[in-house]
Amino acid sequence: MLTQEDQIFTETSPLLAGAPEAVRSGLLEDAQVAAYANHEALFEHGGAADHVYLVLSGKVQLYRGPKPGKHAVLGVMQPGMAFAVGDVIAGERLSATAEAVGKTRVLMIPAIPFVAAVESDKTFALSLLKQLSRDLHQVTDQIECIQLKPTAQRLAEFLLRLTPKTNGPSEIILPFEKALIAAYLGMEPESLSRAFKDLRALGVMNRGRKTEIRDGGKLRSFCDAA
Amino acid sequence: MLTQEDQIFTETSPLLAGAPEAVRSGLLEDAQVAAYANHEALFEHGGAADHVYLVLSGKVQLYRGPKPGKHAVLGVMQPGMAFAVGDVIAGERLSATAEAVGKTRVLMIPAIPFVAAVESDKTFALSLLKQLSRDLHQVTDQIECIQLKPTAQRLAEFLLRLTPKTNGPSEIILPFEKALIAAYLGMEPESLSRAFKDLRALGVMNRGRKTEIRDGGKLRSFCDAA
DNA sequence: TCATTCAATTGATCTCGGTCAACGAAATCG
DNA sequence: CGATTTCGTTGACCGAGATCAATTGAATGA
Repeated sequence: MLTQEDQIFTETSPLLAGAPEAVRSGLLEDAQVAAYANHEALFEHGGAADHVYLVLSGKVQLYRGPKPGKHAVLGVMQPGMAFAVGDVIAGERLSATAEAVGKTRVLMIPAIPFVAAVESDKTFALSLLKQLSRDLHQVTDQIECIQLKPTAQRLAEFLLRLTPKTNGPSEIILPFEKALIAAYLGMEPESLSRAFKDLRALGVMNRGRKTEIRDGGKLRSFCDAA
Repeated sequence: MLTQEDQIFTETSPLLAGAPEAVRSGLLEDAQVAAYANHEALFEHGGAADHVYLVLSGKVQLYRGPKPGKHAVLGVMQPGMAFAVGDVIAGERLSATAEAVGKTRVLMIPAIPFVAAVESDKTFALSLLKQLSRDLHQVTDQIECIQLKPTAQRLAEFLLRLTPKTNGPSEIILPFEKALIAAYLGMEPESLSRAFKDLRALGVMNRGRKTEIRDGGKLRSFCDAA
């Protein structure tokens, strides 16, 4: 059941915004809503890619590797974001495992009509092409970050991405719990704690989920240097 | 100047194979060939994405980060493979730096006609969509590998990808020099040497570029375990 | 409200892989 | 063909971050 609010996401999400009205409404008819509890799995890496997903509320983490601790988080999908798109289009097996972060509702669009829509509508195909390119670019950034930056710098970059104000002071609230942030940044929770401690010297004050950046410029230069 | 041999790549490469003959020949008219010496840069991360590239001969490494040592290799492109495609389509800045590995010749297709071709030909667009999805899946694999597997396992997976025979003994020749393999696997050359040494216990014999796998099955289970 | 559980921090220790330095082995070039 | 440079290996050492363990702090629920 789509609420009024859900409708908004179906229209403004990068996934469907590029599709003409007719295509979009057709896909919505085929789609269904699924709800998950915290930590519940939506699908497993290696399974068949038979649906495209769109987050309506809550969050979904995509990861690789065995869950208990030893896993690499590829991304955290928030309302309006889509996933499993590439795998469906390429007709491949699912390239990651998906797990709900908190109470989560998603829209599931079956692969068959989705692929048919992409193949029949050029505008839609082009919009997805751009979307996938951006995803690729993003993952690429993540590789650089994880592979060559120390933990404190990784955290600093993450924080800077959360604030619009590139310079001067700002106040941000962390988008999810620290354990997940740690996994997303490719480190253990303990290391994240220590990274926060290191950044205190650069004017980053953290209490719970609230974090205050005293000087964005200083943080920025810390990232670029070293 | 396209040689007879080059022609073959333009027809069978994943980049252009999906395009109808008319589109392909049109793009080839706009394209030009460029030659590079070993270690020469084709472009830098952050620059404008004004060409799509197709390797004709030699190899090209794509990487992020400052070159001298401290860099993360995202991929090594071999003849027939294309790169910078996603960036051109999304109209983004280049997401990596490209550098010739050995004497290398590439076909450069200007962005404007390329994008025009993609936008006008649905078949072409769909073929690229699949191609990008596969790239994305691949990068995803790389993140898992580098982030959670120890060096010996990373090497083992790399070797197994080089042989068609999944089980039993096989003989392979490394596709490029060890320093590059090390960078691609996210480790230092010294660590690669030690990884080879570790794998000797599992029946992997290496001398120069020739490598012999005594028991593919054993190697496989070594990767999956641990 | 207090009890229980889970999240986060802190400290102590360990380890894998990076770094530095020296050496051996190929490839390249005159 | 030997001389020079580059590539690869080996050894000794170091350090960032993981791991283990204990504690504090915050959320949840009867």
